[in-house]
Amino acid sequence: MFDARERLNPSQREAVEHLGGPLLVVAGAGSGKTWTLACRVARLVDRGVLPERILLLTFTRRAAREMLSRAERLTGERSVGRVWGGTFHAVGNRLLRLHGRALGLRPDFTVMDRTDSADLMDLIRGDLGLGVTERRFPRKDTLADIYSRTVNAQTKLREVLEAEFPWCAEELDGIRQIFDAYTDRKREHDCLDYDDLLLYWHALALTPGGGERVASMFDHILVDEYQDTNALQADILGATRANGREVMVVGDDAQAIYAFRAATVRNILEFPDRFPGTRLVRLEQNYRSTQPILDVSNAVIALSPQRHEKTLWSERRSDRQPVLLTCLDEPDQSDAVCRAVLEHREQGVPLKEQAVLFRAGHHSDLLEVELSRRNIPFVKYGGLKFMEAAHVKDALAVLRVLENPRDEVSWFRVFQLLEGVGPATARRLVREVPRDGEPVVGSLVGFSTAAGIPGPARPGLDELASVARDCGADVPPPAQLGRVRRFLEPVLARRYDHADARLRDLEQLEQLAAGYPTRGRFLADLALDPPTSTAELAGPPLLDEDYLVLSTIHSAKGGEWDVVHVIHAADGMIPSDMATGDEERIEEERRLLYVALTRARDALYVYFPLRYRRRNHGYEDRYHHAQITRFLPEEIRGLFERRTTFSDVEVSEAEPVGAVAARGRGPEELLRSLWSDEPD
DNA sequence: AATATCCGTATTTTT
DNA sequence: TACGGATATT
Repeated sequence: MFDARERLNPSQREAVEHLGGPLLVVAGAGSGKTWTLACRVARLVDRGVLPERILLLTFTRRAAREMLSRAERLTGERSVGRVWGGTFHAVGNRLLRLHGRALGLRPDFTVMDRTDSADLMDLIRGDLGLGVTERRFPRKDTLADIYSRTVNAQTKLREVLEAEFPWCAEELDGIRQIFDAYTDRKREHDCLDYDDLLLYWHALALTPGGGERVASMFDHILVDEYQDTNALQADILGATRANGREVMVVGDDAQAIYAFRAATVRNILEFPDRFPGTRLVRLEQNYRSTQPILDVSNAVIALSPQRHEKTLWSERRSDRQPVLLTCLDEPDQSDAVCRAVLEHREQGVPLKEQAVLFRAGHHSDLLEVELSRRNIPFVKYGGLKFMEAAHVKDALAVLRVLENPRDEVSWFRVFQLLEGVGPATARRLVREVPRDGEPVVGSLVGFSTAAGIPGPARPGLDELASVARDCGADVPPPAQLGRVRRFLEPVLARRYDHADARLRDLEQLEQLAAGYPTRGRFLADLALDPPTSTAELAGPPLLDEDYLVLSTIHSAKGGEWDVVHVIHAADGMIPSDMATGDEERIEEERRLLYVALTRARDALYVYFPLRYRRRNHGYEDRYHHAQITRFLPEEIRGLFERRTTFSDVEVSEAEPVGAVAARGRGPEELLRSLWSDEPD
């Protein structure tokens, strides 16, 4: 530990040593924030603070693990693992299972994910008969969005509708009804959605007895990525640490990228108001990137009309400028990325120390194909749709009704797995299934002979009863999943074209379940900390090998690599054309690019494809000419070394749109097809 | 009321 | 391309 302290600069040391009043650390990208936090935890433990009395709130569970393992290495104490670490949601989950009774909550409550919330909203909308009229009514996903924003921003529904969902404003009454029923039904059935975990925690903190009990559990609270917390999370912090003693938050307003989730930088800006006597520490020296990379990053964020009073500087000189690489099109971009990656690997940078970053999960689709073709192993972070896949949800729904027979959304799903049961029958059965008689096995046996069960559904229902019988509380989670998989096999075969691929997903789910002591833990964990990378899904064998990292920019937060490739630096991609419109959202996209650029240590490549093939318009090849991202205007582009992939062909960015577009299946492609192994 | 079939469409980011 | 929604058929 002593040794470690020598490696801290004065500001970092101040943040590590500070005791007493509230502490706000504004930490620029790459300024050793994680390191400082880990040192502080280690230092506290060194001072004799009991690890289990430290609460470390991070943005992902991965971040918490990373920080705690660093702290552990510093102190050499295994006890550091006893620190309460995790996301607000995960910590809320743990606290509520311990102390939720004070709020009338059963400890075995179910955690609903986003799609579960949406499904319950849909179920209720059907019950209330809303949305069957001529007027269009918000879809289930929109309802879930509206709800979440209202709760997280702690704003009136009416205002949320007017500001964010004006096209739904007319349906205020109906939406209100649904939200009322939604709240009641969750409560009745012991289901909590993501927002509830925060809401109930907040309520607990404000409960006369419960509040003190929770507050007295912790001597120190540390919050990472504070710029990405929302109003409710700030309230929780305020309620848990009313006196402001021993609270530390760390963040960077220039890296706020979760406003879409109702996060607000006001939390960080107003922290000193909320906690009087706040000590402010700024970390501005960047230890990660070379100065040329920082020059570009600083220039990008400097164009933000919002004030980010920070200019990162580094002692890492370098002659290597960031590269802005103009490509012909997407295949050309993929090709260029592969070549650059391999080139750096030749020079000794392992694949693992290189990352390809992009705005949206599907932006790497083409690249993934190309990487596979060239046998370059990769792991992708973010943008995974695994948990949303219908068959995965189906399997989990079966486990969930076994765990919590009051979970009506899951019953609704499960019943529809049966032959001859559609939404209408399922809706009726959900009401009829005797939920209070536990265990579930009892409810299901004999249920198949009850009146009103469609004939074709009876065998399936009996099979389900047998699944319930085989999945007692003492059966390990993977074995339970195996049993469920066997039940689902014929169902999937009947319902889907590529049932085998879906079955493999269920096998992966089984892998994930390994190591969990109980079904309940597995289910809650899966909802709170779903797999975020293809590596997690593929299991351990990959981990020893070298692999390239592909990641959404959101998932890359907190990461750093020797070489970073930012692809699709075109308007419509960054900023996403889903996010254009209001200025706030555009600014968030700008910060997103800033986050991407500042991940790089030694080398940075930004790729811009000149044209995009327009998807799905018959067989006609249609291209449109892209604009380089508005966040890299000419004066910033000057800070890059500019290259093109087609130096032998006269194409410039200034070329009229029509000329490039007309090239369509042009000479380059004809040539390429001659040496490509791809069939035409 | 369920299922088969077809058509259009919209398509971020994540706890 | 996959999914949701609408329409036709069983």
